[in-house]
Amino acid sequence: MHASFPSQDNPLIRKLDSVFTLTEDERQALDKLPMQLAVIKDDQDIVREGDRPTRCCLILSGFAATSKITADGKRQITSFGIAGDIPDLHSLHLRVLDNSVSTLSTCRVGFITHDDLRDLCERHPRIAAALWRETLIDGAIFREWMLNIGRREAYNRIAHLFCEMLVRLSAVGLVEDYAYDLPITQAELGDALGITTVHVNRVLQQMRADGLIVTQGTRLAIPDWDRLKEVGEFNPSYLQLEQGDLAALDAAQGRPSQRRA
Amino acid sequence: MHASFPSQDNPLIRKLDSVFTLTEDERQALDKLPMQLAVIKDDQDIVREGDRPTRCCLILSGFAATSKITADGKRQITSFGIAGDIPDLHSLHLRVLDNSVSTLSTCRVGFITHDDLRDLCERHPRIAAALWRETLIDGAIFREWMLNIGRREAYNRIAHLFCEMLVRLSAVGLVEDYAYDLPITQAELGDALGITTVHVNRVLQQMRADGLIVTQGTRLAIPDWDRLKEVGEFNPSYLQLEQGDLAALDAAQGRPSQRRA
DNA sequence: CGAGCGATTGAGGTTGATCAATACTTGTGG
DNA sequence: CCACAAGTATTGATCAACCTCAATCGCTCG
Repeated sequence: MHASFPSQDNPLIRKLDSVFTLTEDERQALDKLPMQLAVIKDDQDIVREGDRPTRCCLILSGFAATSKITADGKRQITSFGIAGDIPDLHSLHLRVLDNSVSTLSTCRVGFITHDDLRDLCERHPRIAAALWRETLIDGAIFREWMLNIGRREAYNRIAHLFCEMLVRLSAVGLVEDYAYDLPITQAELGDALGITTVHVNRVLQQMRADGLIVTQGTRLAIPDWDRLKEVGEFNPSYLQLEQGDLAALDAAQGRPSQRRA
Repeated sequence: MHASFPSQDNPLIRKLDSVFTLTEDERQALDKLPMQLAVIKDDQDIVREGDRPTRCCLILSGFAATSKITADGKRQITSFGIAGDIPDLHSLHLRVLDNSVSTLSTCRVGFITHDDLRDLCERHPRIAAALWRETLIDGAIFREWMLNIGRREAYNRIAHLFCEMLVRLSAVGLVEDYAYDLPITQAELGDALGITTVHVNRVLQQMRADGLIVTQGTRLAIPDWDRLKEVGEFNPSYLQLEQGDLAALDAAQGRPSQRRA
C-alpha cells in the first residue's frame, strides 16, 4: 500500500506536517498507518447518525458533508469535509455517532480503524495532540457557523461560507485564481446555511448581479476577494491556519500571485 | 489547597469518575492539579476573543457562556457552561481563542495552567483521552445547536434548549423535581438561540400559557417533561451521558422519583 | 426522446425583526 | 422603610426576510 500511496499524496500527512514538522519516526508511523482505500460515488452515506463505527474516514479527494436531521425531516449540514479532513474523527471517543457523513461528490476515502488510531496516538503523543487539535478546529468552525446561521442574513451568510471554502480549499491547493470547484447543489447550500433552496437561488442571483461571484457549472469564481470578505464579515483566524496558507490569498488580486514585481 | 477543596467537591473529578472509574493514581493526580480559585461576579469576561490564554477555566459553580460577536455587534452565544465544564478547554491546543467566555451569574472558577494540563495529559493518557472526549461532546452540542438554530422555529428551539439544560444540570445534581435555576436574561436566551429579546418574550408567554413551563424568578419548572421533550424534538443521546445520569429523569413524573412502589 | 434532477420564477403567507413605549423588579442610598 | 436608578420584562404597531406551494425551464443521461 505504501508504494502505491506515497505520503506526499496523503493530505492528512501534508496537513500535519504543515502544523509541526514531523519527525522521521512520526512520518513513518503515519505512512504505515493501515488504510482501506475506497471510491464512493456522490450522495452516498458513509456512516449514519446512531451508528457505532469502529473506524474513521479520511477524505482523500472530493466533497463530503456531516449532517443531522430534525424530527420532521429538515436537514442541517453541520460541516463540509474536503481533502485531508476526517469528518468523523470524533467517533474515536464518542460511542454513538450524533451525525451522518455523506458524500456530496465522488470521493476517494481512506478508512482507518479506531484501534489503529488509538495505537498511533499512544505511541506518538504529538500526533495525538495534533489530531485532538483537528477536532478542536472543527469545533471552532462549528462556532463560526452558529454565529453565521444565528446572526447573519442570508446574503452575508452565503458570502461567509464562500469565503471559508476559498480559504480552506486554498490551504490544500484546490484554488486557482480565486476560483474553486464547489460540487454542491443549491439545496445542499441551503441545508448548510439554514435557508430554503428557493431563497438560496434568489440570493445567489443577487450576488451574481452585484459582481460578488461568478459561477460556471460547479465552478465558483470570486472576482473581488476583498469585497466578498467584507460582505461575509470574514476573518479566517478561527480556521487556525498557518500564515503561509493565508499569504497567497492576501496578495493583491488581479495579477499572477506567483510573481513579484 | 487539598484539604480545603476535597475531590468530591470538584465537579470535574466527579464527571471524569462517572465516565470511567479513576485509578488511585489518576485521582491523586487530579487532586493535586494546581488550581487557582476565584469568585467572579456576573457579566464579567473571563477571556476574550482574540486572547492567547495560558490557562483554562474550570467552572465550579454558576453559569457561564461562550460567545462570538458579529461585525455589527450582534452576539451569538455558542454554549452555556455549568459546573464541571471547562468552556475554554480548546484553548489548550488552539493558539488564539476564537470566542469569549463570560459569566452569566456569579461563578466560582478554578484556573488551571496549560502547562499543568499538558503535564497531566502526558502522564495520564486516559485522562488525556477523557479531556479530548469532553471537547468532542462540546462539538456534539455545537452540532445540535446548529440544527436547532438553523432548522427549528423559535418555539421548538427554546423548548429544546430547556430540555438540554434540564438533562445537563441533572447530571451534575442541580435539578430537583424537574425544576432548575436558570439565571439567564431573555436577551441572553435570544443570543443563544438566534432570536430577538422581544420574540423570546412572546414565545415564552406562549409556552407558559401552553403549560410547558412555569417560571418564578430565575427558576424554571417543567410540569410535563414528556411533552416538552416532544415539542423540542429532544433526544439526549448527543450529550453522551451515562445511563445513570438519564435514568432519574425518565422515571415517571408526578411522584417522588426516589421511591419505588 | 422522455425521465429526472436541479435551477428558476411567481404569488401569496408567516415568522420573527424593528422601533418605541411602558411596566416591573431589584439593589442602593438616604 | 421609601424613592430612585438601572436593568429586565412586556406590549403594540409596523415591516422585512424568508418560507411555502406550485409551476416552468434546462440540462444530462440512459
